[in-house]
Amino acid sequence: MLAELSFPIPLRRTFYYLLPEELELAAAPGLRALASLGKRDAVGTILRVLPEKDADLTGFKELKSVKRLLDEEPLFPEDALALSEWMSARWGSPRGLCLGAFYAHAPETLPAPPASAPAAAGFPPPGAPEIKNFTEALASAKEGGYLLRLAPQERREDLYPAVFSAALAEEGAQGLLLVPDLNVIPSLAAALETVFPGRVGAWHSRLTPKKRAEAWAGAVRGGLKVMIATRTGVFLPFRNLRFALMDGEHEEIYRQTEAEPLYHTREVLLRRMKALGGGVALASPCPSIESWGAAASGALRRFDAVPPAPLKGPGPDVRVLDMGGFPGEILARPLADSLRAVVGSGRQALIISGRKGYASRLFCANCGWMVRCPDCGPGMSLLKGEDGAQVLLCRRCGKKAPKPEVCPSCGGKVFRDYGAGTQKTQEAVSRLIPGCRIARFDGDVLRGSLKAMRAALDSFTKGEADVLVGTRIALRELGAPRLALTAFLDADSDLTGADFRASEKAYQSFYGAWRLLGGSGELFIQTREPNHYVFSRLAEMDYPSFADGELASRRDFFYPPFCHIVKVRFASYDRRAMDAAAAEFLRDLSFLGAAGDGSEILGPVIPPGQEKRKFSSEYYLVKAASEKTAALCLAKAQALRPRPGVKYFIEADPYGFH
DNA sequence: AGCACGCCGACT
DNA sequence: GTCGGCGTGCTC
Repeated sequence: MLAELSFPIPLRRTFYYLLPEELELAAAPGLRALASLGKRDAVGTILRVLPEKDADLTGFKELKSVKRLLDEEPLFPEDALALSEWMSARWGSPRGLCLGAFYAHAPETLPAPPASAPAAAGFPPPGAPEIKNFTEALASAKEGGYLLRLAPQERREDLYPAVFSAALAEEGAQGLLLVPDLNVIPSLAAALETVFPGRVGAWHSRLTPKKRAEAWAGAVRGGLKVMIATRTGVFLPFRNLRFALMDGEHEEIYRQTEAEPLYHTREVLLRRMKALGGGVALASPCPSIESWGAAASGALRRFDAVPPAPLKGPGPDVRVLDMGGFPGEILARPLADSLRAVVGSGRQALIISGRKGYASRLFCANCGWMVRCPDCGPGMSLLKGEDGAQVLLCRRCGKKAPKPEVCPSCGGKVFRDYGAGTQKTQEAVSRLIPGCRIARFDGDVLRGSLKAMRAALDSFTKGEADVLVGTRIALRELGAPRLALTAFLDADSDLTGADFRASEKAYQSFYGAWRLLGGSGELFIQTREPNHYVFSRLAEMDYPSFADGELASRRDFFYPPFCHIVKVRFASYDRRAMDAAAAEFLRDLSFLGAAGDGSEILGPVIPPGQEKRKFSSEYYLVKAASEKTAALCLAKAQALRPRPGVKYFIEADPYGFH
């Protein structure tokens, strides 16, 4: 007999090994096996056990043998094999890497079960009345998906213990709480400890090896009742996982895009909990349009944890400022006046500017010539050093250049900059309010030492600064300060993106900023497009109306969740070779038109600014009517035969079309 | 991803 | 003369 093994390596193929007679009975799909791979030993997972005659072994002299099995039982009763196969087809990463995500932290031998019996659960806290119907639904129906819309000021520390105690009443049942950010784990763990003392685990990327092994063992042995985890926790093995909750489900951090395997935590979780026959809740004050659509179609049951009556009192003011009326101003007059008043009365403000650095572009005041990166083309940003010296930086390739003395086009000596980065904004606030204490928080601070970053945030939280100037990442990292004013200086940079998700993301960040104000205060949004529909529902902060409208427009324009997008980009120095590759791609996908289900191909889209360059690049967007069709298109694109000098970039569910 | 092979530059 | 850089190729 043979075993077909999958290894966690970036190869789109599996390997056949001989099964020694003494292992034939024990071998089964889903068990890990040790075998020699190349010049080394590697642990793979058995996909199939099959007789030799069923394998295509043409071209092989001799097969190697499986050395030994590591498991007696599969680690994943819900069938990690099927899940990883789906993942691979859905996002295109090699099957072995997808399966590897499930097994990544498994030790060679499983840990022994805990010596002592687990402690009994404490008394569940009473649930808030608004979510009583949700916890009741959880307690009666163990299966199915829920969309839980949280109140803007919802205290997760009060809500989640009630939810988990309702969902995990059964003896031995385990729960998973996925969170977007490891900083929120400690307070949630403390809250859940009151319900499940000594049986709450934590899982994230910065665990020490020992803690990691303990948490892993607690999940797989059933000693832990609830695991609080960042996104990789979706792959943890559990003895009896019955319920999972995904906090802040709209957050983009749940999308894995940097390294393979690529996946979206939300989709993997939904699929996994369905395979397990367990319950799953997606929670957010401003759910993703994908989840909103799933609730609208009945795939998820929606519960609103918001009080039936709207917020009492006026709530925070939302003021959309038309910057057409304040040309050249960084801070429009109404914002400047409010900011002065806020700082003058000892309260705090948060200013979100579009970019870090000083200014996003530098122009010749005389002829309009713009400084571009000599190496790669895009306009360069302006930075100011500690000493006030000005430097130009290319955001794409990182090239630095001195500020030019004269314009190479017309010889003019006067330059004008455009776009307020955090540094320029800081100067503007400082000029507006002399003596104002300003803290800055942008990507540079975030990328610096963890200590410096915490210090920057803490100084603001403790009131040592009056104003925090930052980019959008400041919004996410800031805990819960008591702000009196929040302002977006350039909302247009969020809205003019080619991404169909731009409105959704913009609304979510406005909503997040509004939540930081608590019950009162002012939210300013500066824009040149005050009539954009994103702003129309902003004054009431009525997320359901916005989401309904957004969903309808996604349906009209055939965007997710009504279609699945696959992006295929071609790049080459050889224009004709690239055209040939694209032609072959279109021919391979010609079946789409015949399907008659509305699937379509957009493109070729040629990124602007490359006309003069030797290098060519273009991309196509496939909008497939179903997940299955999208997977087929993805597979066809990946199967394109390689051409010398042509590069292919294939991506499922792209965000931001560039 | 490992791991080995292979062919050119600076060291004991 | 060797050590070591990373380009290329292979893994049942």
